[in-house]
Amino acid sequence: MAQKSNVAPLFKDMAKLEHDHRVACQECALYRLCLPLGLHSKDLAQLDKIIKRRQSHKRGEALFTTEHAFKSLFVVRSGSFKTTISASNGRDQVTGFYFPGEFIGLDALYQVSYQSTAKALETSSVCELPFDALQELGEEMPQLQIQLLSRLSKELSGDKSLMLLLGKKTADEKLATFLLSFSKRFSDRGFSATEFHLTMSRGDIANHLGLAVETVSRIFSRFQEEGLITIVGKGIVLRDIEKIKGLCG
Amino acid sequence: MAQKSNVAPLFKDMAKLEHDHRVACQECALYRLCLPLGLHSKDLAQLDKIIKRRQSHKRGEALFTTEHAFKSLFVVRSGSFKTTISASNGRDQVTGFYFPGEFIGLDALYQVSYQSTAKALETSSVCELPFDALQELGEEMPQLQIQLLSRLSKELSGDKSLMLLLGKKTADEKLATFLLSFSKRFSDRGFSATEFHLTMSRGDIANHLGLAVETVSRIFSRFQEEGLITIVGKGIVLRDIEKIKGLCG
DNA sequence: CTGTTTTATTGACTCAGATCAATGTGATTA
DNA sequence: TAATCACATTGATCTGAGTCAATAAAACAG
Repeated sequence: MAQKSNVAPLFKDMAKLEHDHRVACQECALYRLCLPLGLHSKDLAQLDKIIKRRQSHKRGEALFTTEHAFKSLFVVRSGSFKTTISASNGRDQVTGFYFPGEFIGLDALYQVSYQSTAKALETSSVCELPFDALQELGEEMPQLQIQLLSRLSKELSGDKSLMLLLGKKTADEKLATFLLSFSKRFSDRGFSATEFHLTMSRGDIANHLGLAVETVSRIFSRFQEEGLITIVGKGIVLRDIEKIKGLCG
Repeated sequence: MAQKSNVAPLFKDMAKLEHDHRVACQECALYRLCLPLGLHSKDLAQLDKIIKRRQSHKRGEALFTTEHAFKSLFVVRSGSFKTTISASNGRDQVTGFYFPGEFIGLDALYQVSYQSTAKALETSSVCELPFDALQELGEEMPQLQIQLLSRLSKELSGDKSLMLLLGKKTADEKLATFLLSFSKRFSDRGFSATEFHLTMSRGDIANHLGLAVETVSRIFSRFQEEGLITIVGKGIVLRDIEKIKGLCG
């Protein structure tokens, strides 16, 4: 079985996770990316108790929709998800893509129901954190509250950058920024920074960046002609990261 | 002195506040909009102790920039602010407008420095909440943590809606949505829902909505011709809220 | 495997909103 | 109270990216 170059150390662990939902936080490959970071092992054990490790979700399956009452936060364990919100007239906006160790549902805290819909982009699994239990725990574990606030704050900061992208950047800049953001996130997870799979459709990418599918297709093709990237279906290789960085604006 | 119709009860309190920065949370007109909501009076007194009530900021003055180390959150006390983030090439994006009772700086928690710049749109004042003191207090007051998380979550939710606006809406829809959002926020603060002042420039509005100034001007003019609104400089009257709602998409 | 559906690419054409340009208006200062 | 400057409006023109249309290539179901 040929090793693909994007098979970095963590990948094997994560492949394992896909088949073993029971593994405790202490042994989880995502430890350093996830909520437990900074918790004492005693506290960690407590956190571990309230976490529900959920069945995997198939491609297209919803983790939650705006119809569901808010009860839990979710952390991606393996695979990937997208979140969308809808305008009254049916148009919708892909508000984010989520990878292992990232939180979904943060925009719903203390609301009656979720404010968005989350769908699996491939066969994926999550850890479910029942929010009331998390809050109770937080009262005794300041570090947990800190982590939670920190997560929210980071997502907020990321969303502001996305506002800049959507409001001010050209199509080329949007795509370049998108590619680098993914590169960063994959590399943070132990994958290759230059070679990865886009688990979402061109339509999802286009929607997220405020572009038409055709535009995304065209620009990917042009970037390829210019030697910046190589694309084979959903697979992508960044050939000239520096030049791509230069395109971000 | 003629009474303008947008002078609602709260306005007088707020005018008073502008000249009396010392008033305690218990007596503050913003009580029901602000952080203290849901705190017991004993807790409230403690919160009150850590709050620094700051001098007013003149129009254009920065509350903080990305050069400043993150130390505090701010709550608008009177007036209004805008926040912006900048791309490397100098372009910037107005990420939000902030009114009395609203938080500024939430996207910087646990970062070394602020992630955006906040500027006063008119003579305005804030309450400063030193974050380390707030955290300490939070360890003993779960309700305070809840308020803080709730604030973050709501801002997150609002930013996702803005992503929908920036990514999917037409210029008309953007303006209509903008006007209604302001109407809602003014009315929440005891002002008229149909008659208010836009404290920011057309340029700020355009920037925030991802449009050119000229487009904003043109659409305001057209909305006026169509009898939806009346504009006199920075003053605006919503003449047909239902029709404006219909335009939001 | 084979037919069917979904997703992606590429080209031709259009248009919403940007840009450029000129003028008007209101605020600030001396 | 005139001069200056920043902001706002309106018109003319241009263009980046959307839309429409026609394949092509995957993904999927039976």
